[in-house]
Amino acid sequence: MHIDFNLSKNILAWYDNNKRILPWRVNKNYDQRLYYRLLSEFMLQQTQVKTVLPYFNRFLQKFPNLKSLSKTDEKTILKLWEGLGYYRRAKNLLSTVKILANNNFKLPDTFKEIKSLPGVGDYTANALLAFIYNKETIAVDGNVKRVFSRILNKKDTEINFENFVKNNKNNLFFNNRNSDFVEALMEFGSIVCKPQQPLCYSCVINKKCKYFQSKKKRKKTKSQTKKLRKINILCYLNKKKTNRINKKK
DNA sequence: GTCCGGTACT
DNA sequence: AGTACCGGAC
Repeated sequence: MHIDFNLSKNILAWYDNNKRILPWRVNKNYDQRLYYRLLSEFMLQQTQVKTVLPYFNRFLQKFPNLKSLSKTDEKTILKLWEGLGYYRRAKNLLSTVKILANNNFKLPDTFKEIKSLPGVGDYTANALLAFIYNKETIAVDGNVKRVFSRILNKKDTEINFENFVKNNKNNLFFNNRNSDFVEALMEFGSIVCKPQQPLCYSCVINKKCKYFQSKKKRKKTKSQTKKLRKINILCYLNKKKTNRINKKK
């Protein structure tokens, strides 16, 4: 499954003009970047941005950095997590931060090591590799799956996302902004390529999107629609008849 | 009431 | 491959 256009370039151009200002989108050189990214990624697992925002800010007030968070206990962190749900995330976050504390608050730089941290699966490991080390990898969450499957006009169950990334390296990792690109893809998926009523007409890649192109083709004049309906009814009746005959056998 | 979503576990 | 975990959206 191949794409024949520079997805990265297009999505980044959109992102630069349309991204939301979010508190964890801090400068790459900011010394708290790891903490902000880690905290937000744990909170954003199964939870929307607007729900996460107040919790994220409350955490920062109580624990301004990784070190202070690493020194708290489960009871305190669970209290602060109250209402966010999936409480195992809070426990895992604390365990992970305590592990990082033993590593001088450095994140390991391999997928395998990062994924071995409690509460970190495929998605978060790839997200952190991109966000912290600008690595050429894609964090595939629900948004990204939807974007790719619309571009290819295939069900996401029919796509091997690992292979898709491998086969399209040139159109995904063409510059040195992979951290931004990983973020941009998800942002694009949640704002433009939404599950319901995607904004296809203002989408910057609609010319290259097989879903949009086939949707356009399917637009029919009234008479075409009428004809089609007739045909469909005939097919249906025919099928019914055939079924009846088959049952009799 | 039903669907949705990363991770961990089965 | 299937399911529990949880709260929000619809």
